[in-house]
Amino acid sequence: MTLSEEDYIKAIYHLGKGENTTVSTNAVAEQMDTKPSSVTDMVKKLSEKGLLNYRPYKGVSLTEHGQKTALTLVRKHRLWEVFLVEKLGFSWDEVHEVAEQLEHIKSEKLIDSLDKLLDYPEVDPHGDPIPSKKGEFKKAIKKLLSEVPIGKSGICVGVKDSSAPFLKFLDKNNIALGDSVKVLDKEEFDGSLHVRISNKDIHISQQIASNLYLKITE
Amino acid sequence: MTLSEEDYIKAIYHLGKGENTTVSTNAVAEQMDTKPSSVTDMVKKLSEKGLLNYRPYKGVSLTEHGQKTALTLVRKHRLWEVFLVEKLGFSWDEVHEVAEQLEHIKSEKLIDSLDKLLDYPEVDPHGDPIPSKKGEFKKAIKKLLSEVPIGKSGICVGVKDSSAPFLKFLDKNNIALGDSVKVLDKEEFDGSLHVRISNKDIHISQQIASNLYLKITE
DNA sequence: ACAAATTTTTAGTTTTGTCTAAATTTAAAT
DNA sequence: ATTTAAATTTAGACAAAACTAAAAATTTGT
Ligand SMILES: [Mn+2]
Ligand SMILES: [Mn+2]
Ligand SMILES: [Mn+2]
Ligand SMILES: [Mn+2]
Repeated sequence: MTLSEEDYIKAIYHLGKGENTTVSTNAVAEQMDTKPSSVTDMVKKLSEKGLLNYRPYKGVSLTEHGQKTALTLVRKHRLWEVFLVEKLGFSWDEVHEVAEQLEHIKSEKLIDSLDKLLDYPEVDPHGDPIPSKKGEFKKAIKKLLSEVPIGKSGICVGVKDSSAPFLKFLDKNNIALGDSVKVLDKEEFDGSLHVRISNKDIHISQQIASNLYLKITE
Repeated sequence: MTLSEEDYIKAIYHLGKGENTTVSTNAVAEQMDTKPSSVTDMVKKLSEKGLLNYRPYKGVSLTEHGQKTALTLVRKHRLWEVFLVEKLGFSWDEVHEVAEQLEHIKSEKLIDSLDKLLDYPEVDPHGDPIPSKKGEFKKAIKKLLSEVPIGKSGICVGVKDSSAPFLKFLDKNNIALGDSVKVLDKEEFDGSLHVRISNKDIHISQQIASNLYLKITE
């Protein structure tokens, strides 16, 4: 597998949200920041290789083999992200770009040893679960903050948008994974929220709230 | 810089033995395991880019810029090798192949942090010096075991041939970097040596002796 | 000095991954 | 049910990096 092929597989996996749904050529093109015609070419090649099911004009989905490949890549990406944060002192908004490169290094021993060094982590710095070597992982039971009813509490477990600007915003407002969050009130007008985060009451816009995941505790 | 371009720069650096000597097209082709015509093409491109001095039929050498690039790559390669041995439990004959990939990851912060994590090592697992961020490093004062006179002692500090079979051979015979070695006797006939390595007397062939470096102590 | 052998370059292809422009299929709107 | 619009594929081209075969330059041997 080339670097490029691997990135296509991963893109298709993510567009299918982990489920194995069919995704369109245009969606893949947008995700990969390339042109639809390039996607058609690649998708043909990958279905020749048995990684994708492709029906012209109908879209693509991962085969069993493609699914396995995607999970291995996601596992590598997320383990490297943990390494960068835990061992090298990166912040969570800096890891993605580098992990995007590191995920393509070919060495099974490398990944197994890294997993061990990190003491078999189950989630990455953004709260996303890390597949095991066999490709199993717990699907997080998480809810967008914007969908949590008034009065309920939870633990901040992940972000939907993991772009640097958003992560930097969270850092600036002292919001981190693991923080406990309680929804105090909701503004019907603009969907903004009043929440208590680690004993401080703050006001949060709808846009922010719809990019932050909670695990509900009560 | 592409991965391929980087590997050419590194090959030319190594063929020049760190000095900045001119190397031939054929030598590069052999080192890179490719054809001379491919080398000509690449060498033209890299001299366009200002990394190489190239005169048709006369060979190539690194420019100032090329030299700096080569040292950065060597630094990255060797730091990763230390990481693999020190943090992930690889043995010294397993690291080269993986480091050959890792050296191409682009992130200055990554390498600086790795350097710190490893506590600024000065040599890699094969005894080769690691250039500093500025491109400086101690040229090892080392001598091939085969050229050490009878009666002299030294510390085993490196290997010339770092292929897996040779490194495995050394492991099997309990010869490691840091061991003290004394030359007891030399067979004129085949150049083989009688040496004392950590209090054990053993017999070593000329071929082995000419691939093991000592730092002379007395 | 000159022919032979070796080294290096040039010319012409190939593969991979991308692009633009045009053609085709599918979906939406009247 | 047509027409229009949107999505997708095809055709043709290009850059990177490699290869083979042939030509040119350099080195070697006598
Ligand atoms: Mn990637
Ligand atoms: Mn992540
Ligand atoms: Mn390499
Ligand atoms: Mn080494």
